[in-house]
Amino acid sequence: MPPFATWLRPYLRLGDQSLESGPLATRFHTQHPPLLTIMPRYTPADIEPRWQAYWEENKTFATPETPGSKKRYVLDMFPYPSGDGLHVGHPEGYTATDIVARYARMRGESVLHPMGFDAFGLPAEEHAIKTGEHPRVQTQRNIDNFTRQLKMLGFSYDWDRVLATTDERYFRWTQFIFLVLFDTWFDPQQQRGRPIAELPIPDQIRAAGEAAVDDYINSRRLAYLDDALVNWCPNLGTVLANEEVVDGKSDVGSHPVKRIPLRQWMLRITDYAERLLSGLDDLDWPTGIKKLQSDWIGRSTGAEVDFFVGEAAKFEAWKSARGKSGFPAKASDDALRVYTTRPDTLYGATYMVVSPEHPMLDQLTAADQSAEVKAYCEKASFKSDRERTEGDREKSGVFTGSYAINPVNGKPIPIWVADYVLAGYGTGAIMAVPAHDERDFEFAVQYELPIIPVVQPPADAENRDDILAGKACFAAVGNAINSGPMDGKDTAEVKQQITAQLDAEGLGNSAVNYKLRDWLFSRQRFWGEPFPILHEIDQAGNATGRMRGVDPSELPVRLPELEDFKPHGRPEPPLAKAGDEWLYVTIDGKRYRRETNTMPQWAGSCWYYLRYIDPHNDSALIDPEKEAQWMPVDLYVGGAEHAVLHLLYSRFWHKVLYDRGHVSTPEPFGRLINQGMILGEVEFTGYFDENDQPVSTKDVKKSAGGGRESKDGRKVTLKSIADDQVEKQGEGFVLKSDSSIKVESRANKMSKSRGNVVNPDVVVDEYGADALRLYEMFMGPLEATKPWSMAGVGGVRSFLDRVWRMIVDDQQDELVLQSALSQGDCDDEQNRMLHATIKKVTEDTDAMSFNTAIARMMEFTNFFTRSQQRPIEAMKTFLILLSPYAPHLCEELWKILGQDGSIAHQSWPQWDEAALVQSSIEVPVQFNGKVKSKIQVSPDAKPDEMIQAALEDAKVQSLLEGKNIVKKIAVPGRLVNLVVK
RNA sequence: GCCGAAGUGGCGGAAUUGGCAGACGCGCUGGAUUCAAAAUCCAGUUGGAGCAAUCCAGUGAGGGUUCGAGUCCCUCCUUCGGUACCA
Repeated sequence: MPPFATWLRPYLRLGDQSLESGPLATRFHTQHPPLLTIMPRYTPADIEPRWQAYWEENKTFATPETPGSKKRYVLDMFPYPSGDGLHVGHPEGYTATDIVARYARMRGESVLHPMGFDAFGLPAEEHAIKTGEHPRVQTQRNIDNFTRQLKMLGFSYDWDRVLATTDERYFRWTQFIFLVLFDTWFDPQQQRGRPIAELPIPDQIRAAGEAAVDDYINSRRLAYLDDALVNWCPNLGTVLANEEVVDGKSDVGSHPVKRIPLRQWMLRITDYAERLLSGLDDLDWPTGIKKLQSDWIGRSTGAEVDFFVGEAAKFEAWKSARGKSGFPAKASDDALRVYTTRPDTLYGATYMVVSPEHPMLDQLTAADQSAEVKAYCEKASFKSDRERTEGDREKSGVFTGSYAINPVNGKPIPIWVADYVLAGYGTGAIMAVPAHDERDFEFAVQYELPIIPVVQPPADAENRDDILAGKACFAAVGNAINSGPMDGKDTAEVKQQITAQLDAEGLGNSAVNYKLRDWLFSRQRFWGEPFPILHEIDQAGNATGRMRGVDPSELPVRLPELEDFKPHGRPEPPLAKAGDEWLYVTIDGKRYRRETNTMPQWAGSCWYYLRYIDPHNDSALIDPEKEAQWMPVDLYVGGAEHAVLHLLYSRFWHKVLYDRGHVSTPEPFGRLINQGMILGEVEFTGYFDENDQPVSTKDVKKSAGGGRESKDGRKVTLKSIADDQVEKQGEGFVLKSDSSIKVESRANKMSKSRGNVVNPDVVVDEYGADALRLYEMFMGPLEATKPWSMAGVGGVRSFLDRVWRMIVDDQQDELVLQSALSQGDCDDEQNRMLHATIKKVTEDTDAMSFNTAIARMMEFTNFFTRSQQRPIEAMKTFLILLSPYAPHLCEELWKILGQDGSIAHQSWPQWDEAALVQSSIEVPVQFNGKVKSKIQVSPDAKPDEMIQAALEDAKVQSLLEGKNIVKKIAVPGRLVNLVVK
């Protein structure tokens, strides 16, 4: 036995036994971290940094170069490195994935568990505008701070794979993927993206010359330029995606947003709508998230129908011509095309509406209505989204002066223009069926347009008579009325027959529509990826309209060095201020000007999960072999705020990369979990009037101005109340001083303005990283929204203290093991506790039910702390179970027990079913479902035996006196229930 | 308005998916230890009645299915998220 260093001696005293000669006398590696201080107390501030340094030095969590038989890719949604640092919501998901990753490693799986930073984004640029400091500088500072905080929490990331979307070696490949999008068209027949070189060019286009072919090709690319009505935000100096506009205000900063037309890069995500929708079926995602995505995609089926807009006398001729020519792919000038999901209600169409932006509006406007229509459209175009959605949304519109002919009955109906019809959906025009559509009904009532019911409501519909009289709206299904030959048939049948008839007559077609819009992909900002696109210019410096991608070998296109970052209030990007040497390029004698828009923040986050697999590759975005080994992501954890956008955009890019052969899986993320939000501490709040008199919450209502007031009209404000001034009464809480005053008890979102933000640094400082990790997991189910409680962190910390004291005798001056620790085996009861704990912790960790796993480990600790004999083998097994949750503490105790190396390399224990078996169990005896007595039976007792035992029970017998047993039920291992009278 | 999730002690939450409601933790009460406090340990802690054994009530409200319901079904209420004229 090698001699022990004197500094290790304190560890090795085990009561009276000498460890130096026993089985615990294992050697210590020199690679163990040096002990700075030997403290008998649990001191996370000492333990945690030491083990973090050890893991880093020894690359304990390095990803295996090639995964073994079982791989697990465990991914967190990477953070935006804000100047505020981590908040306690971040470590919630990160701890969950860390536990899964550590657990999987101990089960012998090959784990990829990386972290990175979504580092482009508005705040750094806003900061740059204010201070003049380059966004790169602040971003780096923030990344450093985030890195420090993440390391402080002991996450087992493979830090050699860390990336930031702002790294040139990263965004080079973001630009590369943009070039892939630019080089791809979507083949609707094959339902997949194909190289643009394979795009068939129609003969008449080819005949029109090179420029026409070029235009044609550009119009088919997945990345294309379009004059879009965009959300221009003057305050931010940028255009925003629809998704970044909330209630007509910018998502970031709540600035007003105007709609202006601008030439923008768009991504043709709508081509992938069908696959993005059907792909959801195979994903192990929360059903709620799937539903959100599918609602966002918003697939609907119905029909496109052409309404003749010429003179009524020519309708028959037009109709018969259509019967021969069939339904044209693009609507002709003499017809107004609408999209409807209810072709069955065609007989009830009493007017039509086109959106103010409809291309045929000029043609449809009669001379005498022209002024009014023009004024209306003018007004609508100046309306911001905010004004359009604000208030009670009273409908408005103007008659165009022209009529269209209803194709099923030849009747002319008026055409209106109204902004309740959206230009971007369907055909931008509708047939209005006021009897069966709420919006149309509201409009028809307002402008006194006819309402004809064509669907009969069921006999028990409450306002059936009103509906049939055209005085109420009925949007559901039923049997057709007032519909000529369709009368009496049900909705589904009428839909099918009318669509078929329209199809045969060349007047309509069944059609599918999506709410999903193409993705506005350019931003007028500095701090984003430059587009790798060159616009050809002529001698005079004017754009010719032709463009080309930067050759992939020339990537990355770096950001130019700029003097200042200020937006100038015009929708022209800051990159336009770059010097000529950046802005202008000559290739093969042609001059080009660089694209000066930058990509949105979503770009970098669309594919980062791929780069982690091969982060240092400078010749490809990912090595296909490595990609095939690690993809897809097995577990992806993040906040629900990304339920739609990030996850949809990522899936879209992934599918394009799949079509173009860069990745091997059709979907990127197999299993998704949304961690719940962490709220601030629960507070009591009550209302007070101007004189600081409390007002009961039940006497407070919303005032007209949006504030709050009391029943008798006094203005009241919400104030926080100390815990000791309230007490429980009935359902709620009241003031102790006046029990008639009800107060509210609730937890609010953490926010700077409320001052209830919890900083992880402070928590780690006071309780330690293990306590923070454990508390976040112990709070409740991962997916639930839960309030923070500092007292709860203290509770979990005292559990860790108890674990420490279960093994270490902290009553001594130097570090000594508990004298209760023994070399012997567990007794039966201890063994059952041990194996039941292994089983529960294993199953709960598998199910990510971390709170119950921790509860079980607490029970274990309570049990063994009471034991005067604590077998060391049981302690070691327990430490392995706890180590994914509280890694620093477990490493330390593992070492204190004389073990070599990192506990992270131990294999996960197996439980022994035999150890769980009890010789007899207690089961309740119920009378009519109520517990009346308890009996002891063998765990495998048959129902008959259980009933027999129950009937023999003294208490049961006494209770049975004077009663009859009607029925006897026994559930093996669970209970006996007697139905008695 | 529509969609989704959830309502269990003073609080956070458990409950082999139909089988002993309240595991575990916080808080609180009492006790031990201490000069004292902190820390620690032990006991108790859903409400009501009773000296007690015990009894009664009880999982947002009301109804239903069942031998048995926190769990399943119907109606309603509340809270939190998401969404906003998508024809």
